[in-house]
Amino acid sequence: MSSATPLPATRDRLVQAAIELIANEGVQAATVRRVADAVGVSAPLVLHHFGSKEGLVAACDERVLGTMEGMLAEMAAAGADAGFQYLMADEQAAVLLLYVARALHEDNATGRQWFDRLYALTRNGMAEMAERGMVRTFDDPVMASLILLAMDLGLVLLRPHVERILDAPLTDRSVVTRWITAEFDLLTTPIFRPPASPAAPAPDSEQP
Amino acid sequence: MSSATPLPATRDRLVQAAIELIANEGVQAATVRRVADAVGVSAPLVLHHFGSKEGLVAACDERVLGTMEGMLAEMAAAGADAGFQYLMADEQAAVLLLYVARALHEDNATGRQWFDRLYALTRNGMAEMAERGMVRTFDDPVMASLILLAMDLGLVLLRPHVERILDAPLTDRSVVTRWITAEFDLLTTPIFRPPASPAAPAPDSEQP
DNA sequence: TTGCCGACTGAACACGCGTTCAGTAGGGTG
DNA sequence: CACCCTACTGAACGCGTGTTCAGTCGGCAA
Repeated sequence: MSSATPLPATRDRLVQAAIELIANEGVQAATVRRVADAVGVSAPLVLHHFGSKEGLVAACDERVLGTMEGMLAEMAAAGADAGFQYLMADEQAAVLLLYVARALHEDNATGRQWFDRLYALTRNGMAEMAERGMVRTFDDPVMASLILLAMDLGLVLLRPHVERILDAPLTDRSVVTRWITAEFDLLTTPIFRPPASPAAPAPDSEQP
Repeated sequence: MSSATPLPATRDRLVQAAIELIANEGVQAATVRRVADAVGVSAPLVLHHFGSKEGLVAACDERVLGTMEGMLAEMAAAGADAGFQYLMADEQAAVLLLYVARALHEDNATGRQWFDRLYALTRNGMAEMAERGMVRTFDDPVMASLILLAMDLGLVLLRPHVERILDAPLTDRSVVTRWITAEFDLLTTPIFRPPASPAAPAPDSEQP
């Protein structure tokens, strides 16, 4: 009964269109008129529903937060490491992640809230996994968590360039698999060789 | 005709002011009038010198590219790993790095050029170090390089949030030291405990 | 002198932005 | 019926943007 169809569909579609626009082009580019056009209504109607553009963005934030909340909980319940790659594999969640990435770059209240949330998730997640003996501990857990978080978020923030190098969408299942594998590999096998190695067999097996 | 006579100082100061504004607030916020005001001249003078705002930004790009070129070469000559932390420690270079970070996020030609350059630097750097036996090789060197690049660039892209967590500027010498140390630690000592059974794949077991 | 040219400015233009306002249509309720 | 509330629209306002235009000032050459 709760989620039947009581809401006027227009307001809902406006939020959805705004989220998509913001995720792909940023808040600045998501003008009131463009959002209205995407749904096929007039610009003042958007203000009628949300009071102002700020209200529209706030509604989008709330929607994204609420939707992603369940996904994060689900992800945490599934255990394993807390990488965002699982989210990128989901087409719907990918839009939300790109939305959050935009918010992170623009230094507004929402971005700050999101980052603090993600940071706490990483920091506490690492601590918890360390307790269970799954990962080691760190001398500087704060900086380590920041770097680990940046490692995952970085690829999302740099998405256009990463996709250009890989020649494939970051949300592709195959790309996500490569991502997970390479990251796990990086964090499992040290990349720096001990400097005082007597004879290092260096078979350059890299592919051109 | 030659540049023996010093350029009219105004043009030079306009570029410098624009770079600073763009680095800190982005191209959009770097209004022609704001740039002009920062130097103490009128807005049309900016257009007189650069033709258009696009020309102004192009001049800034060129300046940043040229200045940073030497720094990268210097850094490469100094050897060691190619982390951006060394750049962040330099006050003047930090502005340039923030400028590049802005360009990377806005998906324009300059950003693409910059990312390709930084990616090649990372990729080739890793390959070269692998040849010298300093680092190991990777099954997926492309993805590994992307992740390593994102790890460094991520902190710069997320600068406001990182600084909020650390409660210190990212360019602080002490922060840079922590950054270098933690990153080296992450890449030297594996964080995941080796799985009990040999040849255990990633926790995610999904086959298309 | 006269003429020219580059640095420089105040006023103003066209455009897109978020926003406001007056007004219309339609459905429920007294 | 009249009344009100909600969804919705076209026209327009104020503002900031990049840009244009006519014109001033000062140094240099003929």
